[in-house]
Amino acid sequence: MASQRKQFPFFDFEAKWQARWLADGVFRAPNPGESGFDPAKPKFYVLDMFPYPSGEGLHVGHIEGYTATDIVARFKRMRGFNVLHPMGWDAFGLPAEQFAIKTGQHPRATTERNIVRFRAQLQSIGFSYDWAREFSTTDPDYFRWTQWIFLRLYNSWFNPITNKAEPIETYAGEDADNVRLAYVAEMPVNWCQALGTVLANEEVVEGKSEVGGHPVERRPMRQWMLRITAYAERLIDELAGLDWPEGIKLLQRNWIGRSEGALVKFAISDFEFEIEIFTTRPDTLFGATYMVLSPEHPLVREITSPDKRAEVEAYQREVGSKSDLERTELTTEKSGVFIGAFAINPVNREIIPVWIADYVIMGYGTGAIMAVPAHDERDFEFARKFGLEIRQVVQKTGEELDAATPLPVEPPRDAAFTGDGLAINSGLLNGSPTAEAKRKIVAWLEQRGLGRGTINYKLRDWLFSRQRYWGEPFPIVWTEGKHRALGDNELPVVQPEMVDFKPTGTPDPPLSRARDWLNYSEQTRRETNTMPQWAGSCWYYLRFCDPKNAGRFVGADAEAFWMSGHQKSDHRLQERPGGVDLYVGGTEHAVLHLLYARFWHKVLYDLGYLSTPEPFQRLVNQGIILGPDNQKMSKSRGNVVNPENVIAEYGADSLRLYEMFLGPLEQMKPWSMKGVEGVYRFLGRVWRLAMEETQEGGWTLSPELAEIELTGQQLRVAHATIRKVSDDIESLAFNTAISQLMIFTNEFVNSRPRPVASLRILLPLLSPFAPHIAEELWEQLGEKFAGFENRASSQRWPRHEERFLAVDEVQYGVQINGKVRDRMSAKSDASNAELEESALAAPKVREAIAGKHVSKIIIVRGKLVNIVLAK
RNA sequence: GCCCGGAUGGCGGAAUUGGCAGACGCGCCAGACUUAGGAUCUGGUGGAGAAAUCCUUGUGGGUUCGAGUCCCUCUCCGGGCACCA
Repeated sequence: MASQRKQFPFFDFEAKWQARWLADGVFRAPNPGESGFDPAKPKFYVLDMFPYPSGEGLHVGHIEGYTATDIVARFKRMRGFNVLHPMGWDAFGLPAEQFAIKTGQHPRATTERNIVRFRAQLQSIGFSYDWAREFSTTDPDYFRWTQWIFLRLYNSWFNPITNKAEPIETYAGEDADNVRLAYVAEMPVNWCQALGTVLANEEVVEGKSEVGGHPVERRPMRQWMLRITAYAERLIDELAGLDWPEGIKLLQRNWIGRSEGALVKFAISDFEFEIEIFTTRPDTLFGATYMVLSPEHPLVREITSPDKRAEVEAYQREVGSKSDLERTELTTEKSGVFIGAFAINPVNREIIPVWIADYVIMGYGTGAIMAVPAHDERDFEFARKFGLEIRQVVQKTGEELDAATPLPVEPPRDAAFTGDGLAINSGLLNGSPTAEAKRKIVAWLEQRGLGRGTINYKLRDWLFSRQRYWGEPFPIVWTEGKHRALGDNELPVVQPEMVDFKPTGTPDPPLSRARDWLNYSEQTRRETNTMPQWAGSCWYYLRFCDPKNAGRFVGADAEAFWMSGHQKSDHRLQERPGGVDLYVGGTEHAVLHLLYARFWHKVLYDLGYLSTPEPFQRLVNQGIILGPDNQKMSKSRGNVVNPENVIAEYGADSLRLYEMFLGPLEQMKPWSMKGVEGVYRFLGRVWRLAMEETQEGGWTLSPELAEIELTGQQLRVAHATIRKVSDDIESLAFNTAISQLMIFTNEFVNSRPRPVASLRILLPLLSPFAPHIAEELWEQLGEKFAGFENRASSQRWPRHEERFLAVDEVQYGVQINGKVRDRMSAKSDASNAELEESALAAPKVREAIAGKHVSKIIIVRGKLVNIVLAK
C-alpha cells in the first residue's frame, strides 16, 4: 500500500499551507479594540472541549469533534462572521502526576512535551484555530485566575431571598463560614490508598478508582466543598432555554434530581425530640406504619432504648464498615434494626415503631422517612421481611370506590401500589385523587405547624479538594485552625518545586512535605490540598475571549463581545440568549464538566462579572468512533486507528473528510479504511478536475479547462449543491454535505471542455471540509485564470439562486390505492386537472382500473398522483 | 429494576418530516484504456423469478388514500441512573 502512487500530491502541499496559514495569521481573531477588528461583523464563538494532553497523542475521536467545529468555523468566516475558534490544554490531572512518579520526571516537563506533540498533531490536520489564544490550565498566568475565581466563591454566599450569589459582606447571620459557596466540611469521602488521594463520586466506579482500579474506602476527612446545591433550582430551570440535546438535559435534570414533597414532623414518644422526614407522598401519611432512620442519623443515639443499644450499635458498625460497593450490591436483601423508640404520626396520633436501616441514607432529604409499605416498594419489602403492618391508603382508580361503605381493604400481597389513585382509610383525604390529597394534607400540616411543602434535590455539594501535587493550590492559609483567604494581590499561588511529589500514603497531601512553602508566616500554614482537574475547565472558554489579560480573568469588552447574545444572521438581527454559540464534545461530560461550568458561570454572573447567565448556548455531542471490528477502540483489543498513519497514507484532507462522511456526527459508528479510500478517491477526482498528470509524473493545469458557460443541467447541480452544502453545515449534517459535493464533482468530471467557473463554485464549498486541496487548486488556477484571488478559505461563501434550480418537466409516480403502478412526466406548471387526466391515461392505470369505480384522486404536487378505487 | 437513544441492501449510511425506500460512498459483477492494474474511466448492483410480477425498513398489530416516518405490543443493541423516600 505504501508504495502505491498517490492520487494527488497532498504530501507536497498540506504542510505548505499549514505553515502559510500560521505565518500569515489567517485565522487570527482580533478582539474589540485591536487592529483588524471589524465591529460590523457579527460574532460566532465555536468551541471544542479542549483535550487533556495525554502521552498517547490525539485519537480519531478528538478529530471527529474538532473537524466538525473547524468546518463550522471556516464556513462562518466565509459567511462574514467574526469567528472565535480557540484551542488549549486541560493539563492538570492524575495521569501526568502518575507518569511523572513512574519516570521520575517533573509533571510540568512531561506535560509540556505532550502539549508540543498535541499541538503539532492538531496543526497537521489543518484546524483553523487562532493559536495566539492558546494556553494551558497549568500556566500560572491562567491558574492565578482559577484561584481568583475560587476566592470569589469563598467570599460569597447564596442569598435565598434574591436567589443569587452575593458578596459575603451582605450576609447578616452569625458565622459567615456556614454559608460561603466554598467551605470546609468534615465528611465521609472516597479515599483511595493506592492513589493517595480522595476521589469524587464520579471518579469511583463500582467501588474502585476509575484510574487504575484500586480499592476505595469511605473515610471521614476535612475537605473543601463547593455549595453547588444552592444553585440546584436554577441549574434545572435554566436548562430549558438551551439548545442542547434533550438527552443531555435529561441527564442533568436526573443528576440534580428535583422532587417535590413535604417535610413532616413526627414527635418521639417519651422524648422532647421531633424527627423531620421528607416524603414525596404526603397523601399517604395515614398509611405510615413505622419510621426508618438512617443508621448515621444523629438522633439514633438519643432515642435508642437501653435494651436495644447493643444491637443498634452492632448494626451501625456493620453498615459503617461496608463499602459503597457492598451497600449497593445488597439492594435485594433489606436489613435493619428496631431501636426501641416510637414516633407519633401527626395526622392520626398513632404510635409507630422507629427502625434504622441502611436503605435510608443520610445524604438525602433529612435522613429519615415515614414508611408506607402499601405504596412504596422498598418499604413494602422491608415490612414483609420484618412482619410490619401494611395498610392500604390509596386505591387504584378504576376500582369502584363506595364512599358510603368503607372499606375492608385487603393489604396487597405481592407488590406495593405506587401509582396515583384515590385516598382511602385516610380521614379527611378520603376520596381525593392523589394530587389533590397532597395539596390538602400539606395545607393541613402547614396550618398546624406540623410540616410544609418543599422541594428536595439529589445533587450534593461538590467535593473540591484533592491530595495531589499536580493541581491548582488553594489560595487559603490557616492560622490556629481558622482558614482565611489570601488577597488577590498574592496570586498566583504556585506549587513549590519538589523532587518528591509522591502521595504520602496518608491523607496528608504531598504539599504538606514542602516545608518552606508550607510556612506562610510564623503562625500561619498554607492549605496543602489542591483543586480537582475540573477546576481549570470550569472557565477556560471565558479566558479564550481574552487570554493575555493580566489585569482581569477576562476583559469586560472582550467578554461582552464574544459571549454576547445578539447575533446577526445573514438576513436579520436575532436575539439569542448568548454564550458560546456552538460547543462540541463527548457525552462523558454530560453531568460533570457541563454542570460544574454552568455553576461557576452563574456565580460569576450573579457577582456582576459576566453578561450572560449560561455559558454554552448550543451543545452537540459527537458519537464515539468504534474500531473496524465494531468494538470500542482500545489498546488491549488492538483495534485503535492511529490518525498519524492515516495522514501519512491519504493526507489530512482525506482524514477530515472521512471522519465527517462516516455518518451523522452524533451517532456511534465504526471506522473503515476502505471508507477512507473512498473519500481519498473523491479528492483525487476533484484534483483532476483542474490538474492533469505530465509525462514526468508531475502535475499541470488541465488543458480541458476553459472559460465557458455552464449548461442548464450543470447550473442546476451547482446551485443545488450550494444550497444543500450551506444548509447541511448549519445543521451539522456533514455526511450529506459531502455526498452532495461528490454529486457535483461527478457532474463535471467528464465534461470536456470543462468550465473553469465550476471550480470557482466548488473550491470555496469544499474548503471548510478539505482546506488544503482547496487552497492549492485555487492558487494553481490563479496562475492562468481570473477570479482566483487570495485564498479559497477567504472567499465569500457562494450563494445559490433559485432560478437555476427550476425544472420544466417533473417526474410523477402514479399510484393505485397507494401502490406505485406507473410513472409519468408532466410540465411543472400543469394543473391538477391535467395531472389527473394524464394519470388516468397512463397505460398501466387504464389496465388496472378497467371496470372499477374511481372513488377519489389524491395529488401531491411535484411527487405523485394516487388513484383510489372504491372497494 | 427505572430512564433515554437506536435497529433501513453484503457494509457505512440517505429519505425535503406522512408522499416514487435504498441518495452518496464501500464492496461486488461486467467492460474500456493498458506491458501491467491493487491506478483511472464507463455500465450494472435490495431479494425471489426466465418473465409478467411478487416481496422488502428488527417482531406482531393499528391509524391512513398512502407509514422507514404516527400509535400500541414484543425482541435485540448502546448509554445513563441505581435503595434518592
